Amino acid sequence: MKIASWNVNSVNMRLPHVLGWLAAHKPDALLLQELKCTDDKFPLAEIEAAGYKAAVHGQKSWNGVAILSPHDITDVRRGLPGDDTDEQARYIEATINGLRVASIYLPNGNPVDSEKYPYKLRWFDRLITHAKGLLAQDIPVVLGGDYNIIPDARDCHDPAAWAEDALFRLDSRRKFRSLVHLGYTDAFRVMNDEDAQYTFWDYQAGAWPRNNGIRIDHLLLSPRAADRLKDCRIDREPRAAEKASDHTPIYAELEMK
DNA sequence: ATGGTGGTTCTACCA
Repeated sequence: MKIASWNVNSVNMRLPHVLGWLAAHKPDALLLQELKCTDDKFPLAEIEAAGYKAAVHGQKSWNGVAILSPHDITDVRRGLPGDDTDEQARYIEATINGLRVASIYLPNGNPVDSEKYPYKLRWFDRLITHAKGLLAQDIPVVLGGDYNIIPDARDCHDPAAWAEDALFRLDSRRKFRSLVHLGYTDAFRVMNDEDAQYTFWDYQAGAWPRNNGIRIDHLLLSPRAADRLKDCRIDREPRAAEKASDHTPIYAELEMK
């Protein structure tokens, strides 16, 4: 079972890229972030014409997450529990072929002296609480998405430049570690121990041609899912396309039989 | 790096 995650930075701007990637890779689940549209503006007809179903949690202008699959998508949860006043569409979770899978768009948190940084940390606490509940079910779970977290110095080009950024601050990384320490596995780091393996390159300053990137898109696996992990890769190809998203897909292969 | 690009939306906000 092939599970992929991709922050597309507007699903409508990136529709040809998404359809091309689905056709080339035929994932069993594609987790999308930053749809930047409401549910009614989601390109459902085009996705369905490509043989995929979709569960969508959209919002006007910003955020928005979705789960695509050629299989049935059941027991859909929209929104992360723990704060009824949070209106940002950053979390969707569903079951596909017995696998519980979530598409996550964690808050960026910059600037760190604004209310956005504590919002990020609180949002992360809610995710940790919810992830703990999923573990208790003892089922295969994949928590995938744009975590807006650089887990380690080797996951960015210039750690000193990122030291005080919300994506790399110690308090941010501690939250990520807390999630991992519950018993979740960073699938990419099981399969690849090299540095400079990135999933995001800024549009500015020639970040892509200079390979000045960061690894912030992650697939975290519960023990039942980690036991089935066969492969995990970052596909850099879509980042080189015309009108590319600033993120590129990451995917894992799970042996479910 | 003090935002240089790129998205949504309409003028500023977000990343």
